[in-house]
Amino acid sequence: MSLPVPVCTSGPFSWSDGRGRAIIVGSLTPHSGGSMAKGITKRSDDYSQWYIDVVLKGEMADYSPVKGCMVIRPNGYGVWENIQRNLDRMFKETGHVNAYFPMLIPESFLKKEAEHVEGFAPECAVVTHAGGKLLEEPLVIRPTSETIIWAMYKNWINSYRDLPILINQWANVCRWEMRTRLFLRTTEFLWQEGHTAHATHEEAEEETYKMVHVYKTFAEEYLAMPVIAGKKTDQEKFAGALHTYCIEAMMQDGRALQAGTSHHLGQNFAKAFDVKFQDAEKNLTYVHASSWGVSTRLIGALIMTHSDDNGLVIPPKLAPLPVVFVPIWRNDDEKATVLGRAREITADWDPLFFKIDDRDQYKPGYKFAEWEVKGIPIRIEIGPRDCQNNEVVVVRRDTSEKITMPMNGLITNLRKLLEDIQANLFNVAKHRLDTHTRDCVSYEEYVANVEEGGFYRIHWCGDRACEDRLKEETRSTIRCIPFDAPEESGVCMLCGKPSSRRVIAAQAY
RNA sequence: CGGGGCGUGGCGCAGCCCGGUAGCGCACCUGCUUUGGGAGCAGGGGGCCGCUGGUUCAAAUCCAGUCGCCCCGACCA
Repeated sequence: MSLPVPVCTSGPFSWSDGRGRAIIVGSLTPHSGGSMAKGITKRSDDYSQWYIDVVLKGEMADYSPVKGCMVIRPNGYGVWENIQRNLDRMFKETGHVNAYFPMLIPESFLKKEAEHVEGFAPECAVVTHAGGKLLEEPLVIRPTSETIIWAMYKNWINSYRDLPILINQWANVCRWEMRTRLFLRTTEFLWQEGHTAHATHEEAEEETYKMVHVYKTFAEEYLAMPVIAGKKTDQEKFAGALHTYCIEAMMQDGRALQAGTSHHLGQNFAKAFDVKFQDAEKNLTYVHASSWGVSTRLIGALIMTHSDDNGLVIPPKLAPLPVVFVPIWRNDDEKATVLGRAREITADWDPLFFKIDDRDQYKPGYKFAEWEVKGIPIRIEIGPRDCQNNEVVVVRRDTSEKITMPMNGLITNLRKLLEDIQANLFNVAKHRLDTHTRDCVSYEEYVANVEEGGFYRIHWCGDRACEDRLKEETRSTIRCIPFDAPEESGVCMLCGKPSSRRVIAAQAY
């Protein structure tokens, strides 16, 4: 798969990473000025090393002394704060409230739901000692909070008048994974988990469906990352759920990344924790549940969707710092003039919107490179010449385009430009997704191509056996059954049995 | 758990084969000159060479253990 990808100002290109995987690049070539990105592996040379380099050089995160854990640095945490702020608003606008449940969960709680314990037991960290003594009952560090939350809901729910409960929490969780990757899969990670309780199956279903669409909207509007929303296969669903909905994104190397999930838990947890309510007709019934979450993995998704060989590219809506001024001077007089004008221009601006990089110890070129690697959406160069002409040079991170703008009314033009950048990032990513999603009929064709990345729309009979075979033979999985997949009769790509709609299959992170 | 790589000033590495008491680049500090794409020169500070044991007059170097980290695969958001 090496379909051309149009970009804004430079030519389309696509290349291989030397292991046969196509690197699908929707961003820009390095601009004039030679090799900019010191110490960043090119995507074409080694995509996964590129990702690590970008995360570290962009100061998003750093490795911690404990294997599999990471420190989220201010640049990365700033993105997370923006994700939180915007998502949190969307949750509250849909009627949810925040609460906080404890991190330590009695081990016995985890065991109450059979499928749940089976799914999570292997990856739980367990506290056995505390206060210098062996604990009577070990405490599990939450891998997710369903059990502790439902143990509490039991106390809070008596009547249909107590329902629905629409609680979200922002928290850390711990899952002992075999292999970790910065942001994408770490031992401890930050996330939000919504846990709702409803009187009926239909209400819980409506909630589950609604929240996956909140995620889709958020991913597309804020992360500028197009996603495919759909339903997971039974094999891929959450441990303890009736079914799981998800959003799936495509990274620049064509691999799929699950970016958010929403589970319809049915009455499984209500039964496990004996949570019943009395309805209007005086019947005692088990409560229906949903849970849904996104994590700091979104930051990894963001990076792998937009960043380039020069470093991070952060969408304006989530950038901790949207605009940076790099003043240029040759002597103290010029320094005074240039800084004076910069401060004058920005006098009534929101201080969180911009920064004037007046550090003395670095030359402008150094600063350009630094802010570039950190993914700041807009850099403004302001020097003596600009001051004379009452203008500034504005450079956008996504295309490297330099635009001269008058000092007068600058903020208005910048806001417009930030919107353009946001839209452009989405459009480039959307085009990549569209052009690298293709119908596939024959298994031979699939096997021959799937290694190169991209999404494949295939017919699947729905049998577990075919799904297992696909995974076994191609190291790819059925990512989801898209909500918008049209009814279409066909035959299963693997076994030839009838199928009524296509599913998305791909190699995934 | 398998495969690969690596542990030497803050970071990246050389030195190890052929033992002789540690070096380079970046970063850092001081000063001067510089400043529109990662500045130059001069001077300076900083390392029980991952850990333990062994061989030896002498170990970063040889031997035996051991611990840790990263990358690639099997599980997962």
